[in-house]
Amino acid sequence: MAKTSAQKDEAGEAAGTGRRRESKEKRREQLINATIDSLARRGYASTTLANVSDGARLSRGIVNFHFDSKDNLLIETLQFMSDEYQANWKARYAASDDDTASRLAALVTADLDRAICTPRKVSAWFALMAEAKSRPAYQKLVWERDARYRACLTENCRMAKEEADYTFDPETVTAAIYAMQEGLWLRLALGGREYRRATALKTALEMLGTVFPCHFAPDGMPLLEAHRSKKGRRK
Amino acid sequence: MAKTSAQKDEAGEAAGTGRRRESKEKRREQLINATIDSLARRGYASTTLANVSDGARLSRGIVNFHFDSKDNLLIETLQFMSDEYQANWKARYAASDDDTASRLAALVTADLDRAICTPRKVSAWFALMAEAKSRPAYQKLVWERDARYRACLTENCRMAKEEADYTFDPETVTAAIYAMQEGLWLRLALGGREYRRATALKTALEMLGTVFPCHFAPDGMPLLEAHRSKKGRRK
DNA sequence: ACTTTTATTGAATGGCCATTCAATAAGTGA
DNA sequence: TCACTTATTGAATGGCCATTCAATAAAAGT
Repeated sequence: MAKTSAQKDEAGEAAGTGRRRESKEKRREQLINATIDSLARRGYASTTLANVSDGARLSRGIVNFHFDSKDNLLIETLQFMSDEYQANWKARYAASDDDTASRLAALVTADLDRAICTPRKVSAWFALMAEAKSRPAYQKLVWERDARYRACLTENCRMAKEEADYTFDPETVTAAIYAMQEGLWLRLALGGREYRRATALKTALEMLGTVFPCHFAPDGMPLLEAHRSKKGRRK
Repeated sequence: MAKTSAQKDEAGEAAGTGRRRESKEKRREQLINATIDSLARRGYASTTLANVSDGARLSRGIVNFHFDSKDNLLIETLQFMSDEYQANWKARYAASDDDTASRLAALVTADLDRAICTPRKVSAWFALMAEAKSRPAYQKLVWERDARYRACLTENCRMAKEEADYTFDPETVTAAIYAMQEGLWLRLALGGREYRRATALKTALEMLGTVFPCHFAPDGMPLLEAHRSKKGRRK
């Protein structure tokens, strides 16, 4: 992507080179942010390059200089949001207690985290996602993002099942939880004032408690392994 | 909308008039169907009036004659799908057994019914829904459709709670179930081959069984009132 | 200071698309 | 058959928008 000559790479980061490249990255991010703004405010169909460059307070030709085409700008915007999403849940997952209940809670709360679950970002995400069916490049990015998160979720559902002799099918439960998460996002994206992030989080945690009764207290707090009893299991 | 003179209305349905008006309605539905096709295949942004008229095998100017504007065509398409959706679940709800478990099952299965839950229709629905945030007319239709269904769902969650002394909050449970349904739709809309309607239905029913353990057998079949026991309740 | 590379601008271009409209066909009632 | 209404066509219009590009500014290297 960065086509600055190969010499620079082997010569390391000279001061000047470094400054130029940093500036270049800043511009790109600035433009991506303006794109997210426009997608969230105006929707996909009404987002124009003029909107984006105006939003970034730059001139008309700027996007084609940094991203070659509008199409490419949108793909890189999707990539940007996908990366940010993944970095967020992986960090929270890594930081969670060494315990299945905590890990499940971490995955679910990560999805509804302040950092990524803003009306602005969620709206922009769905604006692009809705076009994914007819755009292979989008579809691939959306699909891969989902697959990584879901794989981790399934893994922990399996683990929970072993720990507490639940009789559910881990794949089905994963599908249900993940569908709920996406549905909650969708509702936030639609943006009636009635639905807020905190409410969605409460809903999601309550559902976790219902599905994994041996792993969570009624209020949605994870139960540490020591305090669990297998009698609570259902089905 | 139909601006055919007022005389005809008071004169009743003369043979000729009737035939003309029926033809007019047929055209409109034909064009709406072509619109749904295009939305599902190409997405919102790439759906043009030329696509629609070609899809209906009619000429370029035809949409503006029957719908005045592209904007109006899309609104009426959304309305059409919204009406169809509502008619479907209301019919199934009315036909269900006089029993809370059956009613809940009817609501959930209606959403994933063959008749309305086709990849084509679900994709078109989300294509329009994604633009709803920036289009008040869309937002209103989507919101109203949701509100009617959810009100009915909440009503039955409350009823179930009373019948079996569940301790959950009916509003929260409604939000969770409904979010899951929308998430399952979204997944069908994205259209990877891996997700099918039947799988989604299984997921949804299994979740019903988990949330309302006194009302459903482990396999998702509704339990008749006579066979329920309150001991099964959780939390 | 001077050359070269890189970044930015904004006007010009060309294509696509919704909408209009004059012409025409088809159907209706006398 | 003849007026008259309604439906349909397809070419013409005008606007919007992505993309290009020549000119210019800024920065880096020498």
